[in-house]
Amino acid sequence: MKEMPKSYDHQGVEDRLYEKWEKNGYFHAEPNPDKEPYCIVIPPPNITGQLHIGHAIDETLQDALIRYKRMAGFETLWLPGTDHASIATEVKIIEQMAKEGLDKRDIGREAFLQRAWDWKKEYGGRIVKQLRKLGASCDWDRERFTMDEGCSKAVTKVFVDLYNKGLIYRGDRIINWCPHCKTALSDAEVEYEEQQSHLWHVRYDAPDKSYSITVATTRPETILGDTAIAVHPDDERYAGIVGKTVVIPVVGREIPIVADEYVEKEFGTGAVKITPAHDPNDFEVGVRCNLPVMRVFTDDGHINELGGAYEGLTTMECRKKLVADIEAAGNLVKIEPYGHNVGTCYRCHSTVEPLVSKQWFVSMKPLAKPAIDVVKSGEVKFVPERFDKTYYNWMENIRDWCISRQLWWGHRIPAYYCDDCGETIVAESAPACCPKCGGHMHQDEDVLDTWFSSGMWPFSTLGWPEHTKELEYFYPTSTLVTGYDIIFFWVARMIVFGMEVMHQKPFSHVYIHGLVRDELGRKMSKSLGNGVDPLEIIKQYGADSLRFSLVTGNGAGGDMRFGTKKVEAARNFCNKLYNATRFVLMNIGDAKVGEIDIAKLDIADKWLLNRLNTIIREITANMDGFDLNLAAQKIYDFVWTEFCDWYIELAKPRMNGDDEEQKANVRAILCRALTDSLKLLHPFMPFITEELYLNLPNSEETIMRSAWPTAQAEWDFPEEAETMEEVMDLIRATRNIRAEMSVAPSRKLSMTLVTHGAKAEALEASIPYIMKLAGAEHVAIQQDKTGIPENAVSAVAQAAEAFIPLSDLIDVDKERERLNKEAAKVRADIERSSGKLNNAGFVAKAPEKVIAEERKKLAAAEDMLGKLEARLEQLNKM
RNA sequence: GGGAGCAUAGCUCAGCUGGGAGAGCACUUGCCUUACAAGCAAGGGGUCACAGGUUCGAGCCCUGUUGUUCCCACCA
Repeated sequence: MKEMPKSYDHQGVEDRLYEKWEKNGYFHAEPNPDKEPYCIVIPPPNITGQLHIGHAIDETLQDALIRYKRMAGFETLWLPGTDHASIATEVKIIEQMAKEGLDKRDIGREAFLQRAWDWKKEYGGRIVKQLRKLGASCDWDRERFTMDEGCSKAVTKVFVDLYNKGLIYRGDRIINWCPHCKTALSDAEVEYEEQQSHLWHVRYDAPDKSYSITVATTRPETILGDTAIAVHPDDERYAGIVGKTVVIPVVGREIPIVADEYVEKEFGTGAVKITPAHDPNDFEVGVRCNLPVMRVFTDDGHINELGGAYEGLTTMECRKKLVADIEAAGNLVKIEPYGHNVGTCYRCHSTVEPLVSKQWFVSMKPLAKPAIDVVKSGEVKFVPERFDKTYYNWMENIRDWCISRQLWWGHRIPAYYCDDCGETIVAESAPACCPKCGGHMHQDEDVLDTWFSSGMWPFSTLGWPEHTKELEYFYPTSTLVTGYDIIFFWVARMIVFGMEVMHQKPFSHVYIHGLVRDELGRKMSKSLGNGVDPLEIIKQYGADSLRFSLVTGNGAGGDMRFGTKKVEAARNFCNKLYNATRFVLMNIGDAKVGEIDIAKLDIADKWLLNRLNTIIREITANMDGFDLNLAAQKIYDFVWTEFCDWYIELAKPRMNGDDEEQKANVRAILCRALTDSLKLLHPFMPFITEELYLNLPNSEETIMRSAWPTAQAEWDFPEEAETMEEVMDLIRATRNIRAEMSVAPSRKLSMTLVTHGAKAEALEASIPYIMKLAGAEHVAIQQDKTGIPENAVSAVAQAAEAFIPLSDLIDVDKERERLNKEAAKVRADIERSSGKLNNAGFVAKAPEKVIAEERKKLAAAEDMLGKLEARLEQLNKM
């Protein structure tokens, strides 16, 4: 056997294994009638993206599920790909061009798109390469891109179909406009931020000054677009002047006073200025009261030609000047400080301007119904469940979705307009000429919202609209893994499109995780500079350590704090695992490892196998129930505490002895327990488990396609396991004496164990373990205390009372104190137990099993107390 | 305004359908014990936010309170 260094080094392991896995096609999935399918489609990262810690957690969870299911016998497809990220990418390209002094309009649409594709070719694969560093076992043969031919075809077809069904329409509606990105946004793309501002109270006078009305506004610049003043119909203060007109200060335009229920009588003056072109609520009032819509802002946030003297100013400049002018005119009543929420663009965080514009919309109400029902019926389940409330809340109050974007990078809207007669044709391919008048047709200039195409991801990537065998086999997909922050953007739209297009849910489970925060609980952001680069972590600690630290210590749906301490702990665990393997390999040497011989198991072996059975059952249940953190914690504890700290130590006496049969069996057990542990751990730590597994005897070609461990009925030894736990307690108690009495570790003890009945027999078999682990050179077992020197210290445990004569004088007071403390604990136990058992209600109503358990505890505690008291009495005589 | 989460050891967090409070880090003490000092062994440390309720029994279920975080809505 070759020499293994004393600690694990991930360098030189991870890349080598990944390359081999990929080359051997282990990630590849094919429709296979003999197996059940399991499929996850990746949330496609933006081509502009770099792998960040948020991706790392998302991909780690997916890979863990995928690797588990693959080992559990499913035909497992993890379908990778990237998103064209319309706005994000276009902004990047524009920035790049700006450095060369170019504007996209200078070079034109074709050249711009060429640049974008070039950019995609150069950088679009970056994040995909980074995923490999993490160990992601995606089927790279099936990698997709939201703008590849197939996905684009799906997008066009869905658009045309929805249009033909009347579910997509074009119209003048109020939308959110980002003046920086110069495009419309959907409601979901607006983020609200609390901002300190002011409330300007402005008086509008009657043409003849016989009456006036004062309104309050947070956006005085919109005064230029006012087309009415509204009051509540029941407001008697204004009853006399409804239907009359007032003059807009400074501007001079005359507008009517209208009545509408939307106005709150109690707020401000009870009168609102109405600017239908620039406020969603005002727009509604405008529709109800039949008011003109007067748009006064340009697409880039300036005042247009309808703004008269203010034309050309930015909205902010206009605000300043107009307020000053109103004040000069004597119409400014007062200015109050006012905090309110301002909508900002989710990409650039500029303040969005609500404005009326001709855009394309998806009519959401009819589409939402089946999407709600499929969750209500439980066909689609959120994990954790509570996120269904978030989902319902959004879906039930959904408004039409603005899908057109004034951008070039994306799926161009398949609508064509006749230059001559204005006819609109929506079709999958461009018509040669206008079917009505034969005139020339031009295509809509706009592209679609990125999320329109990603909403189709679960079926477009499987080949739809073609009837592929992949679609047939893998759709609906199994699990979708994503952060709660994109439930609206993406998850909701996928369910909508799945139901509408496929008439079937897109996936069965939505496994939601939270955000990764820094050690102080802050969001990671560029401006704070507190971001963690997962690639740096991988380089330093290894991908396994990073992955493990991301799945532990945090349940589904919650945010997690991430610090290097956690990664270090995971790295230490890797080292533990490595050294356990090293121990096993050293002890196998050149020997052949065979099957475990059940007939030759001793008590320690039975304990370990029984425990292994238990964790296999529990971990499998945890994986199936999406409790990955619990599964990871359990295998960690088993490997470290039970396998390493106990079993390896328990195995040593026999490995160093000369009973060859026992040796062979212990080798088989060590090997099997370690192999199963590596398998249970593989979903979380793919690299080290593969590396170690391949070094073990009897391993197959790769751990990632080996069978998930199953519990073996012949390994269930509950009684022996319990006895072994008692022996372990005795060992702990003895070690405690050594520590308390400051007995040098090198000093070997001579012990006499006093016990009676069946326990004596079990202890007999455990003598070698007690000798080894408690540091004794001689252990005797007897029924009573005959011949035990008075000054021996004692360790009282369930299994036995251990007497240890120490030749030095013992400190009687110290010993008494120790035993008294022990006795106090036991007395408290007895009190609690007997209290319960004396409670008639408990005995009458608690389940049999619980009562029996309690009786057993009481008896044991009483036995312990008896021993302790006898010993204390003896001490008192000294 | 509506909704959701969280409050458990000094710190970060686990704790499944109610049946004697756990981990990692930190801390104390002793150990380089032939797999591992990235380690081993032995410890200390918690009114499970507060108040009620249900129950034989509550960290867990119900009601309320306080504190805190987040999401949605957008009364100008």
